[in-house]
Amino acid sequence: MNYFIDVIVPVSLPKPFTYIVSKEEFDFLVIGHRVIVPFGKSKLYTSVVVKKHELYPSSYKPKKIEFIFEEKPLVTEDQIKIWNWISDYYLCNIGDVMRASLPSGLFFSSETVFKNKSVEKSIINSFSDDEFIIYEALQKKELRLNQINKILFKKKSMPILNQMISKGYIESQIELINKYNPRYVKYYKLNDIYISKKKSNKIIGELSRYPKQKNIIEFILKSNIDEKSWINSSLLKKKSGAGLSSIKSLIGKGIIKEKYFQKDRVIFSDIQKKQKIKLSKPQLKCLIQINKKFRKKNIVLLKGVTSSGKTEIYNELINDKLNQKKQILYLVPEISITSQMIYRLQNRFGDRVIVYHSKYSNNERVEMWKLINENNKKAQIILGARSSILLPFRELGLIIVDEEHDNSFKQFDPSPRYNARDLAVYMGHCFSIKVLLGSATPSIESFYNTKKGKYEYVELLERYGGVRMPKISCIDLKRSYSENKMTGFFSKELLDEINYNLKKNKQIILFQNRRGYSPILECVKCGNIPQCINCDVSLTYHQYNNEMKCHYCGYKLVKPTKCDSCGFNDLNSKGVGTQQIQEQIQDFFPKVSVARMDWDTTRGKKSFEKIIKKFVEGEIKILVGTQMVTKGLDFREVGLVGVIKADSLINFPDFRAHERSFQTLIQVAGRSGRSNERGHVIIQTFNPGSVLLKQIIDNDFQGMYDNEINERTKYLYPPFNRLIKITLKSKDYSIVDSGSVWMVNCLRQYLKNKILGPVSPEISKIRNLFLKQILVKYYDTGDRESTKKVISSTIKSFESVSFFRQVRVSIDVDPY
DNA sequence: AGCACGCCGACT
DNA sequence: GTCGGCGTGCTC
Repeated sequence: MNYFIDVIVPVSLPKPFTYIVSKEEFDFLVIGHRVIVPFGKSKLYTSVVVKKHELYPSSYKPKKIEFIFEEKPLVTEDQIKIWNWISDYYLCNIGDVMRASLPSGLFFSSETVFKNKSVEKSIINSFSDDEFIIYEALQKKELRLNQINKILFKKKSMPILNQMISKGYIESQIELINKYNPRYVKYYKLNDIYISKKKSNKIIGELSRYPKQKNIIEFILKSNIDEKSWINSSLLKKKSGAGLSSIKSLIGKGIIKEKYFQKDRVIFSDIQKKQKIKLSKPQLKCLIQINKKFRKKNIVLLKGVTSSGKTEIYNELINDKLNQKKQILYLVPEISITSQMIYRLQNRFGDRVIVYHSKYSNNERVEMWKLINENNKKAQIILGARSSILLPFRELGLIIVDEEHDNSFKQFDPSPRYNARDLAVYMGHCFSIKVLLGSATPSIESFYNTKKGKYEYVELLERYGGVRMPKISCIDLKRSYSENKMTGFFSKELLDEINYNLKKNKQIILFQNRRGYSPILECVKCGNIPQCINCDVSLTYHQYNNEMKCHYCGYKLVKPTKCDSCGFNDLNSKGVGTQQIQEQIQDFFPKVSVARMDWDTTRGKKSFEKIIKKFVEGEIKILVGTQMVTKGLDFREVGLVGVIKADSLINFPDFRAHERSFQTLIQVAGRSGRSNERGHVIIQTFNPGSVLLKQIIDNDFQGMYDNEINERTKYLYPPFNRLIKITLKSKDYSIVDSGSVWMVNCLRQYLKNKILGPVSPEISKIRNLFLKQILVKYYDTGDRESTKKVISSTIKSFESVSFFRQVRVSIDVDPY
């Protein structure tokens, strides 16, 4: 009888691979075990077991596995199911899904090293030059291939090395490199023989000449109630004021001993207040409703106006699940700007909360993975961004998706291009996990799903503490300009209101949408705008370092003094960036502290927190920012929100532009008037009469929804249809061009009018690669499987056409 | 994706 | 001849 396992390797390949195992291995292994396998000519890979069977493969001879990594599986069976679903639904390779899920610290990489063998003198004399150089170098130490390449000044040393191996002069060996380094911490303890009172007093006496060493021993004796306990080295140094040298000499004398213990890096909160906030009546009612609806369906959408206190309701739900010993996943769009939320959650649940996100170090993520995999009590509530949906939950009972409409739940660039919110919904259905989608401005899709009865629906219409919704007014920029009432980017009304709020000691947020309004340089004479040399975009101007920069590839240039095309020396900066707004407002109010928050200025992990903290504490009076000031921040003292120009947001050429504008503007408006007084929002626009703006002023979600549903029915957009975006990239324009035409023709044979394109996208070249896009629109019911099958097989045959070999194809299912 | 193999042009 | 470029095909 033969035994086999199917494993997935972390390589972008479409299917699992089969290996042969012994009976013992077969009996031991379960799905989810980590196994090291040989793969290809000279590589070892970390793989995950996905299937056990006894079917001998017919077309190849399976290899044996190298070894089994650990006793318990690292991945859950549910995860394997999810991985398979992702790879089917998002049309990507399962190896990519595996790579996205596991922190890279859990992969081993292998390297081939070469070692010398002993060879007789006479043979060494017969070596060729290269052989001799290699042999000599290997005498000193073993070497890797690229090191040998360097020594020989060659690009290919493999043929020579292979010859030498076959002749028995040297040997090669595959070495595994572990990427996860456990952290070890030093501890000290009194040697056992000195533990009795008599002996220890004697030692202190003997050490009287060494006051520092004496201090150490006294400290140990004082704190060591239990003789088994070890004392942390940094604690010892701090408390006894001793240096390493004194400790070392005590070890030398055999009085104390040292030992290393493995300690995780995961930082648990030491906040232990377990503070409980009493729910208001509307909140309580809402909570009861949610629980009632959860009995009917696993998915519930909670629409709660901004500042209605959704977080407190979440916390109650979390608490319930915690009492049932279940794990809870709390998904948020962008972890770096949610320090407030982390704090609140830890305030209530202390060390049972951990924060997971891809910017943590490898080692930290490995440790968190393990804690979650063993369903450790200390990591039962996981607060995280998109990728935390892929963690190895053992007892997941509740997923909260906060700001459900936010598009950062969708992964763009490296495949798998999954949406964490949709994945949460799938998991809810599949494993009977309760999923709460929360938002003040739900996505059209989710709201539609409540109407269709796919999700249950709960509303929270009152702001916490009965604070009124902010008053929103529009300023007609056209009129303001023609009546000469503009000062820079600011209308008289906005400036007056800023003044008024500053006098009342209220804070102000100024919002400017980034898209299409980054500052650029334009020649006054010929209108030439400097372009990126690698991409089809204008360079944006950064005043703080006087540079022109491309936002797509990072290409940069010192600001030119003359126009590139006509030589005229007057370049005018155009477009409104947050920076210009900040400068202008600072000019108007020189004594007021103004800060800016956008993706450019806030690179570091901590810089958000700093700005937010300063703003919360009132040190900053005016905050200028892009989208990120809209994202769920809770500021108490904001009296005014100003939107510098709403038009670029609303007129964006995309079917979701209206939905997104509504969401963004309502969210930013929601930052104002969160404490007792009613806030004010001023939106400057060239088109104040538009239906959408009226809906925003009235916070008329239903109206916006009805309009959008109408439009989307007419033009067959989601939620009535599904979209798949196929992008082709190549260095050679004519090849992508003909390739895209080929692919469209091929797709049309089966999918006819479902295929749109090919078109060159708005930005047609990025990093010297030309782009072409094809859009597939299909009805979800019944069409899904067959459409996706056609797309997969078309791309497969496209990739086998040698003329198109250099074209990269990427598929984005449900693009944003 | 990586990586080896193999065919072909450039150059000692 | 030999080196290295790049196109091709495979990985259990």
